[in-house]
Amino acid sequence: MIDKLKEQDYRLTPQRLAVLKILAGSDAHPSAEHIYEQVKVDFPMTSLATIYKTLTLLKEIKEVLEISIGDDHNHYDGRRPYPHPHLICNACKKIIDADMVDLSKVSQHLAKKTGYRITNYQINFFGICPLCQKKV
Amino acid sequence: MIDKLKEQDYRLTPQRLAVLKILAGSDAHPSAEHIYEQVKVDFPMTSLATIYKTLTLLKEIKEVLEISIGDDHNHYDGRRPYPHPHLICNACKKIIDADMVDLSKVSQHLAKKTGYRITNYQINFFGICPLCQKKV
DNA sequence: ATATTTATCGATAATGATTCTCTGTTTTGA
DNA sequence: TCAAAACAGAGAATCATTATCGATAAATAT
Ligand SMILES: [Mn+2]
Ligand SMILES: [Mn+2]
Ligand SMILES: [Zn+2]
Ligand SMILES: [Zn+2]
Repeated sequence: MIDKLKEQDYRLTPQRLAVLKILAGSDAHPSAEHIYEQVKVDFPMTSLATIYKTLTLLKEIKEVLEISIGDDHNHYDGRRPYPHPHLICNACKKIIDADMVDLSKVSQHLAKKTGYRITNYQINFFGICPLCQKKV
Repeated sequence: MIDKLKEQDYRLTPQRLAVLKILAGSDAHPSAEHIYEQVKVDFPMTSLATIYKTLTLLKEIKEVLEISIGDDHNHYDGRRPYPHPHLICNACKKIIDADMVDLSKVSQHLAKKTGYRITNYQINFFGICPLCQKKV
């Protein structure tokens, strides 16, 4: 991630490093607000706008994946910055990766059938996770 | 659609009928704003709030499907009010149904593997449609 | 038919995530 | 050493959606 920024002549500021650290250190798909709260622990004067600017930059260089689950705020995955399916619990709102399903074939089949040049996808399954099922 | 509303003791007002008519008569996945513009042709004093309230109602009784494509405004499908995949052109923004792929098996496989009780999904493929490819 | 209750409407304010703007600071490179 | 460019911070602006609330229309009871 750091290398990718250096390659493209972007500056490595403390604020950016802090955002990178949160993203790289979490597989919980944090929101911008959540990243902001975490970054403020070490850099209390950081602005929320800076978080958004950093996320926009990371999106552009394909180092972070933006996930919209219709929850009115987006989530970010810095661990797997390529399209992949997610599994969201409607009860506890946890978001996990659903790597066990491979949709590249589906995507290829769709492209062949329709003539579309498919460049991206966003796939979210919603339900109740095993833990929340127990909590009836 | 009308029957479903009657069954559940909702009133059939002219405004609601107008919204239903737009939804039933279009497979273009219109936005709330677009529905609003269309409804205003026949009922010029209709409020945008009424459109949203009607859409919320139709969502609740499962007569319309809400689609979020990360475009900052939602789209609605009254023709196929159950989860199904979509194909979105990044150039002309057209949204079409991608019925040729069946994801019920994927969903079942995922449920079995993870223990989730899957109740819904939202699947969007993004790309360039054949028409926009020609326009290069 | 008239009164009463209740759902729905229209207008507009509020909300809240994200983006924009502007100013001051830091980094870069000659 | 110094000008140019990149970046950060603060807060205003945007804009889709929701909430509020008094007015109106439909349903129901008298
Ligand atoms: Mn992920
Ligand atoms: Mn559809
Ligand atoms: Zn859960
Ligand atoms: Zn197109």
